[in-house]
Amino acid sequence: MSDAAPANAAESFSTQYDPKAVEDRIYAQWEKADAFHAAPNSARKPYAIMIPPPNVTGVLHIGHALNNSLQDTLIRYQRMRGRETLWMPGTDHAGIATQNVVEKQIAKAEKKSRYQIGRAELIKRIWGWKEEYGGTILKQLRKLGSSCDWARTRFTMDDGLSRAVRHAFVRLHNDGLIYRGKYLVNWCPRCCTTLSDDEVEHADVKGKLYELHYPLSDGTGRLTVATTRPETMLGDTAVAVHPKDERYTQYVGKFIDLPLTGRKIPVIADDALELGFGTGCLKVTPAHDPVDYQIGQRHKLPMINILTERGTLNNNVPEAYRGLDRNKARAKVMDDLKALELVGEVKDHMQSVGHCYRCATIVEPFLTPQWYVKMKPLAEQAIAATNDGRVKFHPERWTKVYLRWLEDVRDWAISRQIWWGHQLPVWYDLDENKDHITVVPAGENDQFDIEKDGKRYRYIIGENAKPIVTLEDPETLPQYKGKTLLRDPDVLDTWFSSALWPMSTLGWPDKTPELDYFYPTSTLVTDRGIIYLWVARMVMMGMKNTGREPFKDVYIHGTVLDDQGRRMSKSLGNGIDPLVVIDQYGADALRFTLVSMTTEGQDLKINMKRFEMGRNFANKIWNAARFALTTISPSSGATHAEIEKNLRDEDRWILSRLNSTVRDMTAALDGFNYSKAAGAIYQFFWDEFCNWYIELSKARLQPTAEAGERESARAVLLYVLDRSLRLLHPICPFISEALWAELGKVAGKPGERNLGRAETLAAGAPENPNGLLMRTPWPEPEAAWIDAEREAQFASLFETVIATRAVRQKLIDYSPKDKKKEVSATLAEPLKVTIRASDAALASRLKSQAHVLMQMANVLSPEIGTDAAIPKPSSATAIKGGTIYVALGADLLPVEKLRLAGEIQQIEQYIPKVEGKLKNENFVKNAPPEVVLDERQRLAEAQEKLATLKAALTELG
RNA sequence: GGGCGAUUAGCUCAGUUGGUUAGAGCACCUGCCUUACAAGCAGGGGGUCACUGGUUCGAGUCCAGUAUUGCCCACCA
Repeated sequence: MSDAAPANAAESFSTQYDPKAVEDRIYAQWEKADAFHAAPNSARKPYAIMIPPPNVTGVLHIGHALNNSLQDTLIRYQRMRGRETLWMPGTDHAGIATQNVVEKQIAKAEKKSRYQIGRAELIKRIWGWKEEYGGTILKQLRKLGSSCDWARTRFTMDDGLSRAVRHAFVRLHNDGLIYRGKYLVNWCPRCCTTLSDDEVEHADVKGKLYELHYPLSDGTGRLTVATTRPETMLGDTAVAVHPKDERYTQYVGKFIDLPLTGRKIPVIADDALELGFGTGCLKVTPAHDPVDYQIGQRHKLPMINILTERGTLNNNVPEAYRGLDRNKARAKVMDDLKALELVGEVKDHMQSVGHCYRCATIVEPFLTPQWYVKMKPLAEQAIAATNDGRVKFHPERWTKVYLRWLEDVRDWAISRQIWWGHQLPVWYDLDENKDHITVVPAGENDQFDIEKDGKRYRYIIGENAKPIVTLEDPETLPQYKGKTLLRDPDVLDTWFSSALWPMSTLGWPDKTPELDYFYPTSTLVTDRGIIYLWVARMVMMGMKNTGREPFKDVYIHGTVLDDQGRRMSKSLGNGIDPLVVIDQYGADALRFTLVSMTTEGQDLKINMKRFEMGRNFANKIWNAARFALTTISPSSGATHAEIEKNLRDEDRWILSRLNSTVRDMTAALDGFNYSKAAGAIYQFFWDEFCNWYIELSKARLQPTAEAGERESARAVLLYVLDRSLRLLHPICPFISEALWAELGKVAGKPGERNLGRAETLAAGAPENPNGLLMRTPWPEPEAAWIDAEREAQFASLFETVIATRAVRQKLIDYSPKDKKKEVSATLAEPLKVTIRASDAALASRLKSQAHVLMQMANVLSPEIGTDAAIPKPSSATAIKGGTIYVALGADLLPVEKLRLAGEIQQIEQYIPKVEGKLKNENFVKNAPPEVVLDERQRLAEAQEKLATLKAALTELG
């Protein structure tokens, strides 16, 4: 038959699908056709997804693979549905992370710190690094098949996006929503910068609770405080007790001689203490603890900062401790206090400790002036956006999580003391604010570096310095209107620019056609981990800056975990590299497996083996297509009418199932039910199309078969393959596109595979000038083909086939071990079968479908009737509405008896269950009549089966 | 301390508004290299749906509580 197949198609196929031979070639084809590009188009509705920009330092991990597979599935689906579909790609400059990477590199290669390199040089080096390595993850996304509009690739530090950042900052400032203030912030002593509350990760750490004795100044005794951080006692400015704690009221107003420091501090009363905790006395260190800070504010206590920005002790402590690292200082303080016999009990203690989300260093509460965004007014708009239904979360439960955060959101610390990022558009007037801005030569114990006139300086901006916030071109400064200005050295939190991503990538603050057309965008697909850091802030900024929500739907997917349910991490070494998966199994296998495991935001536990599912499915598709395209003979040119006239029952059945699947899959994708969508096409294609329809079609495709029969089978095969490839494409783009091309070679244009029906285009569906599947319309379910009754009839016909096949296998199973092969061999021939149906309608239907039974169960032309003669001896199997008798050789009778006994036992166990239900008067009285009727029928059927099988057993003697 | 999930076959998970003898993939058992595919085909075995109560004629599904587990939030030193 292969000679009949077109040579070019046959040559393209090997018996196993080889993704490597397909993927890069197909991707290049798409790019060459410029098929990912989207532009404002008034003839179509827009659909846009902004990629969650990966860090520019990133390499593709399995979480990205999931996130982007889900996005690409939506994007490709909507593109096929005729939307003008934009998937905006890009990367995030990732301030701290990126600076860390390059700093480390420089430290290793040149043994220099960033301070030795200098700000301008460091930034130059980071740009250099970005140009060289920054595109890695975007290249890797291409391996996944991502159909991003690469021509629009954005980076958060591009000129346009930087302008958007400055614009947003100035605007918020002018609206009174940005302010500067000195508060206790989270400080990472390794990164040497502030972190926002949301960038601090809390973890329980085993620590100790130390009791310290503080002598009273009047010599009347001592108070014992409890602390987890004894080194901070050097910055204590009070001891607090609870006002209701009668043990201590007498001491309030007295003074303590603070050991090791020579300072006197007061005993105060404050109800921030928890009654009954520790000793009841709290050492108060306002500059290094949030609770103490509040107490300090209330009691106007001095705030003594004892740390430098590197986490060492500064000059505010006695000389012996200066310069010590905070951990060494703790040990020394304890040693010294012990020597003075001022240490009490030391107990193990679990406490929650904040860590830097970038480097995991323990974060210090640190008193320093920073810039803040006032969040309340912004949060109100973001809350309204979900309450109005303008932004919807999927699964819906995340709405509550999002709202709760917004409802008691705290102001957002946005300044960072690093160099890589968007420097604040803030200048200070040196001439007018000399009192507040100090410039000193570098090397002093101060805070920030600047380069000026070829020299390096460090400078402090005082708390009350008057800032000038302006959009003016930084190049014109520091000479500004004849004055000397200093620019604030801080940069913005990376998330500040990320918050603008949906707008800034479309050209905001300019009114571009893109912004007008694609904004608000359609769907955001992301991880639950950044709902606060990113999603909420995008909504706030979107509402504030444009008055519109940045996206309408937010799909929150699960986290990929290893097969023991742990997060994948470098330190555990349990990560799965998506590129290795692609190399071993193919991108489609990776995507299909991930998509089919995505259900309602549940986490995905995976190991390497899971991807075999996707790989095997891809191979199945490949081979089914290979069968359809290389086995069938060329069309004889039959008309659509002739084809339709020759359609058999099973043709109409598979067409019904196909269209039901189109309907189900469309609904699933519209509702973000990824696993259902994948499951629908998997089940349809593999089970119904391959295992039933293709098998059934084989006889009709023989050269000896009647021409009309052959022609209609051919048409159905090609039609189902055509529609299946379309359904498959959003999830498995490579193999579907590759096979689409093969299908085109054999079967011509898509319009010719339509079984007499006009192509039903989605409204405004794209033209398909280059013949690519990715630009081909998504199929509409054709209701006329869907026939629920036929589907049910075939389900029952297939049960009959399965029951008949089972007779063979059961006889083998019940045979002794050493006889199995022999029995198997005797049963390999077509069996002689009689079916006795209990009603004439069933009998006539089965007669008309006898060829299905013959072909699929390997039986001779069966006797079918309500009183068909039963062959003797024979095996009896009860089915719904009848009995199948299979003629047997006498040698198999003992085995058949065993088999029958097994069947009988099964039914005998079932009958009492149904009987019990029906004996229950309340059930009969209260249940809906159709439910009761169902139960009665079930009982009757089971009883009939039982009678038939018992009679058969008796017959055998 | 609070909030939100999860708990169904050996493993990973489905299970729509309560109603057939609870499903799929992997693993396992049996037979088959049947020319699309052994990465396959065919037939099987395997589950007290975490536990305890409750509502109901009827509960994997609804309610209450318990246990185990995961994630998020939170200023008990």
